[in-house]
Amino acid sequence: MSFEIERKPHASADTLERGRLRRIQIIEAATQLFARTGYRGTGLAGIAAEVGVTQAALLHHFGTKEKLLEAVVRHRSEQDAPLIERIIGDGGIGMFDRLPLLAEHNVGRPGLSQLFTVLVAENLLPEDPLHEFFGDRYRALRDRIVTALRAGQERTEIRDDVDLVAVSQRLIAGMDGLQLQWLLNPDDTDLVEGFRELAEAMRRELAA
Amino acid sequence: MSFEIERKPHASADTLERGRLRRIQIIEAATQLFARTGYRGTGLAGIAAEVGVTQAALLHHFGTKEKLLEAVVRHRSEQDAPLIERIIGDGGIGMFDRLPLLAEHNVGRPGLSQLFTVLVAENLLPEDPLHEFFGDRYRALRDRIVTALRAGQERTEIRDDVDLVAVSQRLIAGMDGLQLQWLLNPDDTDLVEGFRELAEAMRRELAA
DNA sequence: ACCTACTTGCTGACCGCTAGGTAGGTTGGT
DNA sequence: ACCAACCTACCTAGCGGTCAGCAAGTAGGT
Repeated sequence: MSFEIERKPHASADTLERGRLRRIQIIEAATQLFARTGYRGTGLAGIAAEVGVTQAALLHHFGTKEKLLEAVVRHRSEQDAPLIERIIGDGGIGMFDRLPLLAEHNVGRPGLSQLFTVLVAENLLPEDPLHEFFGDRYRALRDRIVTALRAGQERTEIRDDVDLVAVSQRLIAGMDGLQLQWLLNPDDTDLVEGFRELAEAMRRELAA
Repeated sequence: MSFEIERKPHASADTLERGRLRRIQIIEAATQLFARTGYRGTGLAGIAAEVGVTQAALLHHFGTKEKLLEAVVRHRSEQDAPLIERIIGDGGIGMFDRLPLLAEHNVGRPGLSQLFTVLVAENLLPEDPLHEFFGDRYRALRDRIVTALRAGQERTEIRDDVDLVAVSQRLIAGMDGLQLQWLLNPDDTDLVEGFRELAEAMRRELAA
């Protein structure tokens, strides 16, 4: 049992604000570099140079490299969440029309989709630091889509003889896989068009 | 202009055979470790320890770490090729029935699919050592599937108003994506069942 | 039969470099 | 006195890679 003691900061508001901004700068630089060269392939020195501070400054703010990675991933998740909600909307068949928005979002900033693709692949094993995080993330996204599709079933937009869990997994799989091919071979693959066709195929499959 | 001189080996057949076996041992150990911890995350020392030789022995056989990686990847490609051909068979609609074979193959030896998933993700950028290799690999696989599906069109098993390239990309994407989710979350995902449903959905979509 | 030249597999010692992380000090503000 | 944001200097571990040399076997010349 411990009482929270009201702790007044012994540093100026300006100093505190400066630290907050610096932390964001670092997170953004790290995001770029992790996306480009992966977590294991990126050194703290490189990130520090990008920001214009010393390597020790990063450790001062985040403690360890792994904590920094956590911050990066959390920051990105928070930024992406609104877009995902916007696409899903009120669920049902209509969300398939808005799927290409996600592709456009990724095409515009290629580094961002790379970040998660690379990080997921670097955390496939249970002992990897972000394994649980990504496992949860995928489960949550799948459940969110299941819920959205179920709403569509209740509005009789979607046939009710389909396994929504399996369908959601297949939808996510299709998007991930297309993104992979696009990253590997940008000139050969039109991501937005790919998403559109994927959405159309699933729409036909699910329409009541 | 140079004449090829018949060069007799100055080492015994036994010695030569021993080297060949050792090289395979190393490739197999490297395959396991690259799959588990990625290329960047795996040290030569670890591989050497697994085999029971010195780190220098690996360099003796393969020259550099990157050459070893090349050997690993080529070895796996050669081993997987027959299965892929068996699944595709004479093309057409029938190949969808045999798609779960690939899933069963991967479920049986989890490390193998991890290897390529991890390596692909580590080589997404043009400057990465295996970027071109994987780019070519995906293109070749896609073209192979296109050809197989076209055969199905000619036998009027498959409707002829579909974009076969896009369909092939979507098929590969679906399989890759499902594999990713399965690796991240093996208990939550039935890979074989996922492949079966993916195949069924595409079969329905394509059937004439 | 013996020597020399050469090849292959491999070790042990070592090198330069980079990595993440630590310790102690400085500055400027509450 | 205390605090946050730094920096300089440094530590240690690990990395890929080099090099000289040895053991064991083969080929050809004498």
